[in-house]
Amino acid sequence: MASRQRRHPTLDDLADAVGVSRTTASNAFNRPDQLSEALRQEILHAAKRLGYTGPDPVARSLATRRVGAIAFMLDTGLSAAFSDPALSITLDALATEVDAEGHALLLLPGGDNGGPRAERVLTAQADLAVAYSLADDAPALHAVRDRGLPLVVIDQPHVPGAARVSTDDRGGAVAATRHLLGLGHRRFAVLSAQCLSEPRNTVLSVEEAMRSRFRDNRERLSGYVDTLAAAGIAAAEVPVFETSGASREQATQAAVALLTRRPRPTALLCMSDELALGALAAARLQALRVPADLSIVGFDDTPPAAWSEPALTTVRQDLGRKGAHAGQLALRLLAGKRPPSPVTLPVELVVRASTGPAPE
Amino acid sequence: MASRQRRHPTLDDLADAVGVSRTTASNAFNRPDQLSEALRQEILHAAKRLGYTGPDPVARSLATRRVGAIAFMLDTGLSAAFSDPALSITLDALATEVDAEGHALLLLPGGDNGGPRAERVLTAQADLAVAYSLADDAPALHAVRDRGLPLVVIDQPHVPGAARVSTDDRGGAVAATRHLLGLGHRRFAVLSAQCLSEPRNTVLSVEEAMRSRFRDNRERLSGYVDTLAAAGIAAAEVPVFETSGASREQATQAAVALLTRRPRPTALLCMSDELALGALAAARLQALRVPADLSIVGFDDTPPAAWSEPALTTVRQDLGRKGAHAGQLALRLLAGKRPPSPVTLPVELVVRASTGPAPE
DNA sequence: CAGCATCTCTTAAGCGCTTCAGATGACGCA
DNA sequence: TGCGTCATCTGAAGCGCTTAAGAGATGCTG
Repeated sequence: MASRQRRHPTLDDLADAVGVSRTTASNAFNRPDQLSEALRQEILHAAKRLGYTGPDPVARSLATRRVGAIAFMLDTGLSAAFSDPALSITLDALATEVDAEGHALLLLPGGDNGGPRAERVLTAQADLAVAYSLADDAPALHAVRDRGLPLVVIDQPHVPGAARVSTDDRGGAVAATRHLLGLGHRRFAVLSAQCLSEPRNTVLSVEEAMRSRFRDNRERLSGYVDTLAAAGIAAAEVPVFETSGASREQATQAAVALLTRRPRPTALLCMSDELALGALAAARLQALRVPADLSIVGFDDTPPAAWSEPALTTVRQDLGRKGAHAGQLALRLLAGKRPPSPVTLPVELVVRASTGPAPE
Repeated sequence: MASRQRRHPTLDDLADAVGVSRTTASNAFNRPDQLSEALRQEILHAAKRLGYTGPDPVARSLATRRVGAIAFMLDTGLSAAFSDPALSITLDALATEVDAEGHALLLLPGGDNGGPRAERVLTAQADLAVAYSLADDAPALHAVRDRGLPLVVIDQPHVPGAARVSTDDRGGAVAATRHLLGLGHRRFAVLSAQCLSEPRNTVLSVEEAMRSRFRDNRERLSGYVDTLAAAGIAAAEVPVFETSGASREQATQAAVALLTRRPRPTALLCMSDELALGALAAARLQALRVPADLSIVGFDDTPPAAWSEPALTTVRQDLGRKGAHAGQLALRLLAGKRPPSPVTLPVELVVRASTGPAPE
């Protein structure tokens, strides 16, 4: 009792100090209706006096079988992930939704398997997992299933038993492509973030690119390519550049490579706004005027898309709604309900200043 | 035993199935040297067969008194927080550092008290807390102390018993100001993110602004103001605009307000790159040429600072190093060591294209 | 062959809490 | 007076795991 660094008091210490049972002390914190208000106050005061800050979270979790945290699984490291505002917005909306019910967010960054390591998932203290655009074959997804954790997937293929929300990626890609076709463009190129296991950082054939490990990637690409095909532009004529990573600098490099090909494309279909903004920088480097010489379309409509010079034509998705919906799905699963049928959120083409009539 | 949804097997189930003690089963996972390899393999196989995915994280934590997670406390919501790349970079570096030792990150977003709610902190399952630029008086900080959680603070005042890393905010502000003075500027204005409890979204006197709840804010401001004073420019002549929030749009609005004052400032000292980039947009709106009519200096040197047109003169701080250092401090505290003496990381002025000689 | 170290596995005591199933007594009502 | 009710509090059985201490068995040393 005389040790300087006294161990933190426990519920038993508190109960003893007040002279009640542990149950009663516990109830003072968790079930105020189970004891008289006077006694409760006495216990609470004693707690303050002893420096007892409430039930130990871990012990409480063991007893209640609830942690109060949701694991959020990413396919990349944090820096890469958060450099895309699309994630921030989605995550914020999700967090806001679940925070109201007392759930925090446990971040599980990805390694090089298209998601967090399985072991990370198996030892994560969480009641539920959310997968955000992981690779289809990410080991983390198996780990979640093995552990029997409820799962919400965002922008991913269906996983049995999981709740799902996704975006009309294909529809957005189709709209973007039609817009450019309508402006008279015939020479297209596609800019994609890394989508194969091994980064290639080079031009892929459409066929190769369709083996992407990411569903949203495949959906967007097929939207582009099929629409072009319907307009008589063969897939073989459409270079798809896969950057290594998804950062703006990498996109700039990639776009430079695309823009120095001959014949030079007049329209760039970019799978995200970040990639498109990188392409915009590449156009500047190449002294190409946008949209006079080159049209660029992004995807997502994140805030920077509107700030750029020229402002970006892009496919808007309601990221806040997506995150909020995912949050609601999470809460539903946590309440023991069955996953509702998957939802696909609509998109909308936003025409700004980065697209114009094809040159000549 | 016939229930369809069988409860997850426990270590006891596994031990029984193999016919060993629970200890031995536990050792198969945690201390391979404590049992023969043959038996270990038998146990591991049985585990796979039973669908036992390893020790329950919560129970394990209760027994070991370790959670394997670090609580990261922010002063704002996730969206606002991550819209500043400075945080992403710092957080990524921190995560990388602690991830190697098996620690995940538990995100505790802020409310309106300059940090997360105390109750969130008290119930968070974490071994340690990291405070990132919280308000000095954030209740979360008291909660951390009450709980007896080790603490690492980033860019905050000293907290007894906590480890600390911060930036030479004042030095950076001094360098930025000297640079502009050297270019002949005499009419200055300062752009600050929200720093008082109640957002004012208006011009503050320097005296008011020095009551900011955020240390980095005060340090930067004093660096600006003192340097100007030394050059004979009184604080009273320097408007300080406090935006409501820290987003680029809010910065743009604020900068417009500053730029429509008469006499118009020729130099804008911005407390972050995001604010500076917002100011750049404001200059465009006002048809002011940068740097011919107006010079703008940012702070942090995040990637977008180099992308902007014109590229931003700014104060570089090594955010990756800051995050990594914070991570190392965290690991040190977790290892039971005492916090080393606080570290202040250096900054460096990076002159790009957004600053030039004062007009006339 | 006694003595001792080593390897392998077990026993049992926690970790700090929640919660079901009572126990106790006061009170109202017939 | 007897009995059901209600409010209040307690006992005890977990939640699933780790780990110090120790028990046998085996092999080695002198």
